[in-house]
Order: sequence, then structure tokens, then C-alpha cells
Amino acid sequence: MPSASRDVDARRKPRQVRAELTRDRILTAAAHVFSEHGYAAGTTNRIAERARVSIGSLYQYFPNKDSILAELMVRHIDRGTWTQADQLDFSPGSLESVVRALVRDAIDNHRDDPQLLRIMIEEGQFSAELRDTITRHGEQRVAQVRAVFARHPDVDVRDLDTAVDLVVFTVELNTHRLAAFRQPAETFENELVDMMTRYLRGPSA
Amino acid sequence: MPSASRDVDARRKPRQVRAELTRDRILTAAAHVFSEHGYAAGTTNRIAERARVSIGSLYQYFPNKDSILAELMVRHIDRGTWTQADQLDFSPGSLESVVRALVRDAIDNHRDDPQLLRIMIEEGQFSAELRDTITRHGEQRVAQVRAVFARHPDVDVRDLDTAVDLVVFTVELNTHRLAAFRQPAETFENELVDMMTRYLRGPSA
DNA sequence: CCAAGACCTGAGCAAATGCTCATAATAGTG
DNA sequence: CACTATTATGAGCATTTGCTCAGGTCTTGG
Repeated sequence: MPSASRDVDARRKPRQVRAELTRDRILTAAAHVFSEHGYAAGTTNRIAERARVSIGSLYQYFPNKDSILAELMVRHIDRGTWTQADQLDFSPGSLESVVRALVRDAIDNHRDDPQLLRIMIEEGQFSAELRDTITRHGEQRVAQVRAVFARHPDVDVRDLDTAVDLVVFTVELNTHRLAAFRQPAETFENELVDMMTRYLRGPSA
Repeated sequence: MPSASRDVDARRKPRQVRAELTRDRILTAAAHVFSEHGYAAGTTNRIAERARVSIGSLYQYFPNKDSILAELMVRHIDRGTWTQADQLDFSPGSLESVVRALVRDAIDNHRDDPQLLRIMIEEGQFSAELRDTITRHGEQRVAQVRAVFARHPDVDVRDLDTAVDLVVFTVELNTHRLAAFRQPAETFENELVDMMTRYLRGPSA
């Protein structure tokens, strides 16, 4: 465990363009290396090598290995952009288009690097603050989806909370595996949309 | 890289009961350690310590770290027992019970240690043969489910192959996360079954 | 053009890890 | 009991890893 840090991040803040470039090169390289080798086997030396930067430079911008993954996570969260409820169609019969928007969001959000995202989620040892931020983001997302489904007239499920959990998880998890599907992405999207729509519409008595 | 191995596994084969016990203790400990720390951070010394066995003993039964995870994978595959098609109900209206059987199978199969299974699947560096075995198993499973759906009168999907892929994946992936659900396992099972059943039944025109 | 700060370098340290091997303890057999 | 095959031990080696630091190179403001 590290001694009580006198500063959250005592590392140098870039003041010249070339420094910004170096920092970016390191992060880009780290994304690739973590994605290919996993977190533990993605060594800092490998990252530096791939970024064509000396190991010393790497440690001028990041206090330790964990902080690199943390920064990648922060960037991913900042970039995340979800369709807002006021852009959705709440008229009867439109449930499919609403679900499609959710699925598209998920696909877009994972397009950059699904492998890296998995590593960040499953292997990341983040600070309490960052973990809170991530948790809060997830909860907000679930709450938003819940609100959408609650408002939509076609949704008919036993328990809304459970259904939202299941839908969000299923969409997310399947999207992680998108690359593994043999079929084209369009087919995948259509089937996933169908699956969720039929589930949400409830028993077709 | 290891020199061309003159034997697949030159390690001693247990001849006394106490040796069998030691081997089992090592495997059990390995399952716990990998499950808790992941593969890379699950060190052989930690495994030996947890098994209350010296590191030397560990290497008397396993030629290297990889082979321990491989053995755990083999054991998991050997234990895997899926409901056979001839035990299913193919009468009209029974689709739900068929799907339920599939879901139960998945849940049973992951009950031992979902975390470990994830690690084996995502971090395992297995030999070509073992990888083939795993792939073949997966394909057999998909083929079996495909055959079941093909025979069942209630199944109505655009493309059977895609649907089977999606259903198998979705059931598997959600089961991985079973522990993360706030609801009881029964609720989870019911909702998942509903989701898959409604999807497979096709458009409720 | 020149100093001072900003940035970069990479040899190498301390710790950790996979694994070996010489030796000791134990079990089976007569 | 004695003798051998089997099993268990753990110090420690070679390598890898995260990371530091003493000293270099480049940029920029005056």
C-alpha cells in the first residue's frame, strides 16, 4: 500500500504541446496493450515501448500503472453519450424504435474497443472515488432506462426493476460479444431489438 | 518457450492415496486463488500456501502454472451435464418448459464458481488440443440447442442459426452475472425464461 | 543567442514470480 | 526391521516487473 499521498497526483502537468502529444501517445499505446495482453500482462515497459517513449517519460505523467487504466476509464466515461428520453418516440407501437435506440447507444459506446472495456470493468483496481463515479453512472443509466420504460404505453412486465436490470445487462453483455458473432452487425442489432421488444411487450395473450 | 517436450506431461502420476489427496488439495486451492485474484495474480506460491503444500510438491504434479488451469478446465468440462433432447417436452405450448430446462442447465453448470469459469474462458492460455476440445464442446452444445428448436413446433424465428447463437449467448452471459442480481435466483430464472420464450415464439401477430 | 525551465532518456534497483533441485520424510514390501 | 520407491520440502536461481533518478536534450521568453 502506498504511503499517505501528499498530493493526489504529484506528476507533472503538460505545459508544452509536445508533452500533450507524449501523454496521448502513452494512453493510446496503453489502450492497445491492455486490450491485447490484459491488465496484469500489459506491462508499463511494453506500453512505453509501443508508445515509442522511454519508461521514464511514462512515469512523468502517471504516478503508477493503475492510474493509466484509471485515466482510460475516465476518458471512456466522459465520452459516453446516450440518447435522451426527450428524443424518443412514446406513441403506441413505437416500442421497437425506443429499444433500437438503446441498442444503438450500447453498440456505439463499445465500438472503440470492447476488449479494453471488459478489462477496465473486470480487472480495474480503481480508487474509491472513481469506483463511485462508475457506480453512479451505471445507476443513472438504469434509472433513465427505467423512466423511459415506465412512461411507454406498450411496456407490460411483471416487475419493472427486474426487467430493466435484465434488459440493460443483456444488451450490454451481448454488445461486448458483438465481434464474436458470425452474422453482420445489422442482423445482430435487429435480433437483439426483437428479443428485448417482445420481452417488454409482455405476454401476447 | 519450452523445449520440445519429450512427454506430454513428464510429471509423476500419483501412486499412493496421499499423493491423490495432495493433487486434489492443490487443484481446490488453485480454483479458489484464481477465482479471487485472477490468473496472472494467482501465483503458484499462493496456491501452494493455500493448499498447505510446499511449492515443490505443486511442481511434482503440474509441469507449470498453465497446466493447473488447464486441468481445472478439463474437470469442468467433464462435469458438465446438459439435459438431453429426449427428456424434453415437444408438445405445442411447452416451449417455456424447454427453455426453462436450458436455463436451469446453464445455472447448474455455473453454480460451482462463476468467477473461476470467467477466468478460464477469458484468460486461459490453453494448448491447441484443449482449445479444440473446448470449441468442439461449444459447437456441440449450440448444435444440440439448434436441433431442439428446429424440432419444436412453437419456435418461429427469421433465422434459426442467429437465434440459437443469441439465445445460448444470452443465457450464458446472464448466468455469469447471476450473483450480481439483486433479485432472488428464482425471479432471475423466470424472467430470463420469459425473455427467451417470447423471443423464440416470434411476432405475436 | 542564451539561460532556465520543461521534457525526455534508459540503466538499473527492489520486489515478486515461475520454477528447480538437493535433501528429507514417509509408505509399502519382504 | 530394513530397503526401496514414492512423496514432500523449501532455499534460492533466473527472469520479469513496477518504478526511480541522475543526467541529458529541446523550447521558449527575454
